[in-house]
Amino acid sequence: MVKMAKKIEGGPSTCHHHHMAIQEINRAHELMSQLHAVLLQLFPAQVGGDILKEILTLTSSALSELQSTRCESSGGSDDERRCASEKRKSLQRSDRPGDHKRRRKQETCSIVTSVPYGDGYQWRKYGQKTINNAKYPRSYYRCTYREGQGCLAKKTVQQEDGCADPPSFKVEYSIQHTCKTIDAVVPFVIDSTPKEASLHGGGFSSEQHPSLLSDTAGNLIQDESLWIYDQMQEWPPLVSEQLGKMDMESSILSPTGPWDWDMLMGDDDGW
DNA sequence: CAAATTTGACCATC
DNA sequence: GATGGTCAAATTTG
Repeated sequence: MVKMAKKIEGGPSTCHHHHMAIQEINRAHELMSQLHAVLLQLFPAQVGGDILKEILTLTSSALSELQSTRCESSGGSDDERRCASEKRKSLQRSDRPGDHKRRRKQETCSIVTSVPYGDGYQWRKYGQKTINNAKYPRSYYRCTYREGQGCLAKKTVQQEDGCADPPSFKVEYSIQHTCKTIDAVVPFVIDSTPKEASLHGGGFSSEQHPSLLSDTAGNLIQDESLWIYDQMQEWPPLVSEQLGKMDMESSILSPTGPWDWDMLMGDDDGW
């Protein structure tokens, strides 16, 4: 996998390939995490768990590798460029006198994912807005532990206009978590219909299902046949126990999934 | 009944 | 004035 990542460097339209590789590996990582969780549920003795763990480690390495080798011509992927641009804007604005404290633009970083839920934190929705020229509204979430632990982490989730099959969501994080509570959230959906129990890694129907709801963690659920085990207490006891014992290095429990926050925010100026 | 979500109002910025 | 982010009362959910 790492070899593949290195091979992608260089050549024509390198950046495009680079970006595509990151997206695809990230997707593979997501799916692998889901598979890992399902295996744990079916085989608590962790049959094949080590193999999957190794694969997850390798995909993480590949992602790290790709992230560290940015495109020279254009300065990285779209997301990276967006982050850099937003950082610049943020810095410019922060110098201006008279900026209202509450409104000062925070450093943000956005990712596009088909799985906007399951980033490992507990979120509480505090607003929703229809955005100009956007088909879908933007939802605003802040950390559940804002009061208890003073964690000011926030995120917004908005389904992208373009591809509805599968839908992609732009998740924009602002302010890093300071809370210490990380609940194990496994980003997968189980089809409860007995005939074809299947996994959906965020692959919803072609149109956003009318019964798609958002739950307490900012997760999307379907109220009939699809369920997301989004909170520990909703897991079958056995699985909860297994998850509690799981290697925390496994990105399945990583706050930002396979994306490391530092990677997302870049490494030049810290917070 | 407590906690979470919804939604219209409010406010800052552009 | 338009737009986007947040507040907070009302409502829903577990």
